[in-house]
Amino acid sequence: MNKNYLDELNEVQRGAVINTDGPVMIVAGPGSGKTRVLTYRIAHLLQHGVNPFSILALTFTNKASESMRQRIEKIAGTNARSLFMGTFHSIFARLLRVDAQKIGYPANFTIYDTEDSKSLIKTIIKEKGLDDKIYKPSTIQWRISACKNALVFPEDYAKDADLLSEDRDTRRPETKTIYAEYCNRCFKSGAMDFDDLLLKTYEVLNRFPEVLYKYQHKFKYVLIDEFQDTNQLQYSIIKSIAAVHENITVVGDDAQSIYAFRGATIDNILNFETDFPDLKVFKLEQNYRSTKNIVQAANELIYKNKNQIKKEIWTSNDQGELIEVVRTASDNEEGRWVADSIMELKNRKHYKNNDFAILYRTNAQSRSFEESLRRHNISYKIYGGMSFYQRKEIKDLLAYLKLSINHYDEEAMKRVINYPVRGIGQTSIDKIIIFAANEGKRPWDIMENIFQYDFQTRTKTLIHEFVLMVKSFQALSTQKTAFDLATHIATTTKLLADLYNDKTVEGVARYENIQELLNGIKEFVEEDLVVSEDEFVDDRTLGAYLQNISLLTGTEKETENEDCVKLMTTHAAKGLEFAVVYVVGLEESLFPSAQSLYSMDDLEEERRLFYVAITRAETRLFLTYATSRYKFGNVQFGEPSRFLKELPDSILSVHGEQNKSTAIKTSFGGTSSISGLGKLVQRQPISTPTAPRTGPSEPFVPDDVSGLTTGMEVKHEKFGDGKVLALEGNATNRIATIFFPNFGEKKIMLKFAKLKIIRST
DNA sequence: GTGGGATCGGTTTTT
DNA sequence: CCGATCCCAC
Repeated sequence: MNKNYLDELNEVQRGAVINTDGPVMIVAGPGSGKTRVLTYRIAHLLQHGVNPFSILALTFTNKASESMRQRIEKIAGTNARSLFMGTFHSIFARLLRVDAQKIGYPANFTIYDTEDSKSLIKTIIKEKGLDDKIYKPSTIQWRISACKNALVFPEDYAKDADLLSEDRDTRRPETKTIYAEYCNRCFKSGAMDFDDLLLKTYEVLNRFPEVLYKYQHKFKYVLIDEFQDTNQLQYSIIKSIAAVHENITVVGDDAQSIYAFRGATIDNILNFETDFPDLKVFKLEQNYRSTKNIVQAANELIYKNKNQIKKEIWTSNDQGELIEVVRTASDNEEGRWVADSIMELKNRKHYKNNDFAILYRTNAQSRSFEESLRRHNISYKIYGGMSFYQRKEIKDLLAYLKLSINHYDEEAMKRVINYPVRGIGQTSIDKIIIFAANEGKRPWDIMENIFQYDFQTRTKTLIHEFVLMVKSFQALSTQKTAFDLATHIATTTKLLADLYNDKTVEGVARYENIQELLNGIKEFVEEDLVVSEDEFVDDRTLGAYLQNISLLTGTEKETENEDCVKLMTTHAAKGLEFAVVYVVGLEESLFPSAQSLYSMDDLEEERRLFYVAITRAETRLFLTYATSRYKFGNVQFGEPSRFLKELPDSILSVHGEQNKSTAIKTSFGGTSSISGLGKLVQRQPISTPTAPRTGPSEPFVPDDVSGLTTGMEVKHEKFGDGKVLALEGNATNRIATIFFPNFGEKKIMLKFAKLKIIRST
């Protein structure tokens, strides 16, 4: 181990590394060496004889945990491989493999990804004869997920007056039934969704004191990265695990909290101080990453947020170049401009492709950059979007594998029972599921005893053959390695042949993907086992493989040495740094997003997101926007993002059609600012259930506001009384500008508005 | 039960 | 503009 590792740290960092015992909070600004501190801290523990099996280190992304493991391995050697380090989801899945039987799940439980769980929700909605236009699966899914993360169980939901009245207002009174049935069906399928991995861990720890005791004593040191992004559920779990030794370290930055939309709450940081009063706090405020100009821009921006822990980020780096703001006429031109700029910087300076990142708000924005980069022959890589494991052909083969070791997995069954085509159609599948529901059984139970049920003779035979086939796979799973079994399944089901016969470009690609998946399984099987001293045996079975890869959502293989420009969402960029960063699509309703513009918060999360984006840059930062953009084939006009106006003029340099003052400061607050929109996106109102709320509440029943006109006085559910200043938009999407004495001017989308008309003068 | 053509609706962000 | 879904002819 490198003896001098402590010398590389500044004083605060060193304190954060060597104070190993007791509760510690490390508040780490962007570029302050957070990862370094965390890895050195773990290495330091290892060097002082702490058993790697007793260290639990939780991160949010696979990428973060993988890079941290590598860095620790460099300092502390192969001990690093025995650490319990990974994402919340992967670590808890591993624990549940040992303990899930206690709450009635098989050790080989299936993990449902977002697609699986949405499909199940869809089936339930259909079964109940509900209209999936009103009960949109994605909305329901979102709501269920929010409930789970706030520890609101189906029983609680059915009793919660606020949630029920909200459902009544949104015309979705059956949400509670769907939620309950969804949980029931997952349980019967032996399946957990992403949220369940946390929730079931919580349940096991709560219901079985001996299990809690086991982990409390096993994990003598607990470390959490990106603590600002933990939700209530995650915090409850780690709090109880750390309760005995209280050697808990949390690292985070409230200014970089960008996951409130999935339940992350700043309360965790505040509660942490009360839950662990002996807390030592270290504030890492020196930025080693960016130029003075970039740091100043970030500071001035985040200063606009009211809610934050006070800290002063500074740097001793060079002043650096000005931050460039670029106005382009269209999304295509924006793409072209960025590609040209990359070419120029590569030619004139020493930059390589790897030095560049293009960051956007939504995945859909990548198109114009892909096109322009391809035209310039610049190699690039897009992060996010569809991962390898979400491809249809991959999911199909995986479904066979899942079904072989867990026959009850309903989603896997539906996926492959008629693929490749074997003559069991939708009607038969529906019948199986309905029989199962009527008798309180699982679809597989019906299929196993298919001759007792009313199906066509031919169908019975077909289903019977399918059942026999799946059972034969299971029998083989005890004799063959995961790889051999997978290969066997791919061939005997004719799935491989089916793809091989497809000679289209896509068909060939699909065939290759299957080969690649098989290779992956082979690698997994042949990988060395981490020797363990307790029950957490590292196994190479098919079950272990499936659970592992279900959590691999990102872009598969990390091709570190490949020299390419990186394209990703700002969310995905958190924790990363690049020499040159282009933050693109900086238009109102894109960044900040349209969603956030019409919601009640003060765009603080969007601002933090922008903060994250600009603080990724080391030397050069470009901020671009387009005044028009294609959307659904229509042209949509945009205005520069309000965030551009929040940056200090003195460090900006402005390109584009107009001079700086007009480029950024045009057309705000004008009356017809949104009139250029083509079709506005229709969206259901989303309200996240928070933890059970207190106090009596009367349901707020909004009026029909179709006749709203300028000058009327209204009452809004959240903002109170106000006066309508202006109306815009069309018949289907009307937006009112309303002045609320307590909140100022707000733009409210009438179709979602909870408004009452008080006086119509 | 299957496949092709018409029609409709939709873009945050992630494990 | 693109995918998912619906509807109808085999």
